[in-house]
Amino acid sequence: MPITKLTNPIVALSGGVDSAVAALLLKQQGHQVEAIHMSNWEDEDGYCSAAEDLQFAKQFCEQNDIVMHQINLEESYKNEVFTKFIDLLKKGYTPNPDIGCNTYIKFGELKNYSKKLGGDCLVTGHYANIIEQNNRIELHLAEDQNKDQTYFLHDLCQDQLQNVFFPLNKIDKNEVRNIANKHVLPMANRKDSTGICFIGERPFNDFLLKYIKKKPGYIIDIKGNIIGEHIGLPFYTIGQRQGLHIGGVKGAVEKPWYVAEKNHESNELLVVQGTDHPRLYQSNLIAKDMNWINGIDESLNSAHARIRHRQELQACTFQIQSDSRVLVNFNSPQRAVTPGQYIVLYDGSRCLGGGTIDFHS
RNA sequence: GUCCCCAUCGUCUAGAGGCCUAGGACACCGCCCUUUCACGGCGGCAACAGGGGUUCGAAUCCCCUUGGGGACG
Repeated sequence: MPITKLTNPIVALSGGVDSAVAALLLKQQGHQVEAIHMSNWEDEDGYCSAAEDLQFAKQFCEQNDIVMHQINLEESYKNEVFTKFIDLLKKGYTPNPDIGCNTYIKFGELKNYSKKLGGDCLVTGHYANIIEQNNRIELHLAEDQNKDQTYFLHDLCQDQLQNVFFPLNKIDKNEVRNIANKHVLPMANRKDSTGICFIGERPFNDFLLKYIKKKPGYIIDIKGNIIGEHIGLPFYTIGQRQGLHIGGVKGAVEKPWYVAEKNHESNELLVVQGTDHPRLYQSNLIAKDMNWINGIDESLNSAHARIRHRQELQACTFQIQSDSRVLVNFNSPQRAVTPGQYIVLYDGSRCLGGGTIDFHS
């Protein structure tokens, strides 16, 4: 018996092209499709596109004769994702809220709600591939590896992956756009959304300033010279170049400066010069809160990994330290290994899971 | 408070009379890339402290004013 049924699929419709085309494809295959649109964030500053998203979703459903449900998950998003995000920032980490958004919101609350609506399968416009194998569900890279989004889905468990379908698993982005245009979908040529999911692309520090207080300190170089001032450690991340306001420094070479370390004791930001500076590279890391999608496989100790979305996969070996912790050694040093970011492991095209980068030695 | 030195884009500087409508780097800004934060790619903005001379011609020479460093005070 297949783990995923498709009798009454419900499509999570964002208002963008991807989920719309996903819905369209299912419908073309003769499925009875319903849609659900959720709201997670609302503000009037011009960066958040929630209102516009809703309109596009509505138009699409009218155009294609699809029943659209709505749900407001602002509360959940705030409590389960956003507050945690801010708290981690305050502690000096560089969290990724879009992972939690999938785990708690899309494949948590939203999926539960779709079940209540009578849906037997949640469909989304993610670029990823689900394969049912030996009564378990595997998460694989999308056919269009350029758009692959498994990085954001690595934290899902078996329950969450059950009764889920990604119609774009084997289609590349260009094809999606073509289909959308061919069917004159209202969102056919909408720009892909970027920035934090639901919140949008915006001047990041200005945004954080609404939630995190400034705490100015010195920016120092590797010799301890003060070469600038920062507004607070949470506003910076490892490997960052922009926003440091360090111009030409007397006696220094003509290279840009990058954040190498945050020192919370002294409230200082350590910066180094040149994007390839050795202090920016680490060959190992420890990840915590590991999620192994298919459980721990004792026979596996090498894999490929990425420590940021869209990073080219990197060869590595790993040692499991406990159920939730793993030590990863990269075959070649990685730039800007950043606590709070996620490392996601792959065995071939199969996503093994991942965890939060805790620290490196 | 005598004498000497320095004074170019936001910053660090190139420039030693015509090649300078002042070059570079970094910063900053914009675009692209991107469902995190970042990285990256491509562009853009931007200066000869002020005033007099000398020269066919001055950022480059001279003088003064103004703003910064040096074993007589």
